[in-house]
Amino acid sequence: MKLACETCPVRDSAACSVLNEEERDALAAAGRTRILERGEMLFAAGDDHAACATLVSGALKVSAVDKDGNEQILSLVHPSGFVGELFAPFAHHDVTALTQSKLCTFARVDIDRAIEVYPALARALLRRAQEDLLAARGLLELTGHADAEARLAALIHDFAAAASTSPCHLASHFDLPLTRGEIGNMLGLTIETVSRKMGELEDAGAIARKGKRGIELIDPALLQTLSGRQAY
Amino acid sequence: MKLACETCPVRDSAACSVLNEEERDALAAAGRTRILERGEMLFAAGDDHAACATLVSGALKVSAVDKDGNEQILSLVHPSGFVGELFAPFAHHDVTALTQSKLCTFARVDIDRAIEVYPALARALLRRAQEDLLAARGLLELTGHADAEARLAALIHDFAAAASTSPCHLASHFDLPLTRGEIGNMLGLTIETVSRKMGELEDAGAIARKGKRGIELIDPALLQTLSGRQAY
DNA sequence: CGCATACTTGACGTCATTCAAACCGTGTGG
DNA sequence: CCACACGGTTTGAATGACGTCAAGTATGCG
Repeated sequence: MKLACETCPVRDSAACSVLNEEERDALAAAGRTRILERGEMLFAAGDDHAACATLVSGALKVSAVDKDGNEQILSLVHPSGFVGELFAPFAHHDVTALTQSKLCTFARVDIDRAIEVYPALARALLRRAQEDLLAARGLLELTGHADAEARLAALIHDFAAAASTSPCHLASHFDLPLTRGEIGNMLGLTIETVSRKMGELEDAGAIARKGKRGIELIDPALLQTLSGRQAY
Repeated sequence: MKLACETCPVRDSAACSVLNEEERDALAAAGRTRILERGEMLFAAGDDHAACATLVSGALKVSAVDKDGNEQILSLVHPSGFVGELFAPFAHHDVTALTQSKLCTFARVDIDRAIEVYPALARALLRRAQEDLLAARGLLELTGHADAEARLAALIHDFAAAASTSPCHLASHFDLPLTRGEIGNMLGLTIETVSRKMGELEDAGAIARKGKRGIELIDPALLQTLSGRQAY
């Protein structure tokens, strides 16, 4: 399948946006678009020729599975995000679609060559890697000391921010991109605890549940307080 | 203070090792060496003109402090490691010396310019960022589902690996680089739990405590088993 | 309609935290 | 030299938050 950068929804925000049109088309010639349905994996831990990809639309999770078969979600990837380990000999984690997702995939050698030819691309990927690092550390902070309620409140707050179109405003209605089990795997909690605390957040008047996945933000300030993070 | 790259112990492993001698000297002209004593901070969260640095010797911690004043250690930095956020407008975390440490510091604008002039440097920093990301995610895996004993066993195992000279062998005698409190802050445990589990690991015959900081590895395989990680 | 999947709710057990006190090595001053 | 204070550590007992086990309730799909 050929790439259609001209109509790409993330052409101004993805890593490739730092390239000029000519450079971008050259890179695009090496890439392929790919659609993943929910649950389909881009690659699994241990794959030795894993591709790299920019997410065009949808959402991905990066996760590890421990020896008892418990999944641990390490990161969520939103459109314009980049996944793939450029230097490791094999993939360390699984990457799976959370919803139907459109990706722009590249063989690693092609990305490797591209960052040598286009220094700006290396810089853009460096920036993204540092942002991913910050996100991972944010999750560490969250799961480190906070109790279950604060973890859940913070996660819902983040989802509300991610679901919003404007960067400094929260969406008041949105769907959780994760199942209860996935939320639990991400926050180090069980499915039951997530469900219970969700109920408590609703009783407290911070949110309202609309069906299984839907959330309505009733009191964003309260949610922020319960999350234990500073209000601005 | 002038840099003496010729005698630098990490000149072959740090990010700057990808530069040729001439390039390296040019970069060195912009840098300054700095010594930090234990407890001294390189920069604090919120600093808006934080430097970047390569660690030459010693050890650093990267940590965040939540609103109740609890510290959370997010990462440890070993010699040849690089710290500093190149793109964020201000530092998100504290960076503090764990032992007397020697650093090679650079103003951010100088690093910024260097990665434009020397693409190989951008590539090297990208590689390091991805490794840091992997380390952060490893810590997430550890603190996500494992119980206190497994977390501690895994951390001690990692320290034994880091203290060893050869990469695939464990040191049998070494000192913990962290206090009990710092270990707790890193693993999301209290000081008392760390102390108790340390005693249990000793009773189980996995390790022996030699004074406050010293550890002797009695049964590395047992330690590995208790950590819940696969044996190779 | 019936089964599957996800979610909710309750009762109970367990592990880590909390609070409290004692311990140890080190440095300081009388 | 000893008394003392101090930081880091160890240990004990009681509490509580989350996990486990087990039903029970939607929601959706063949």
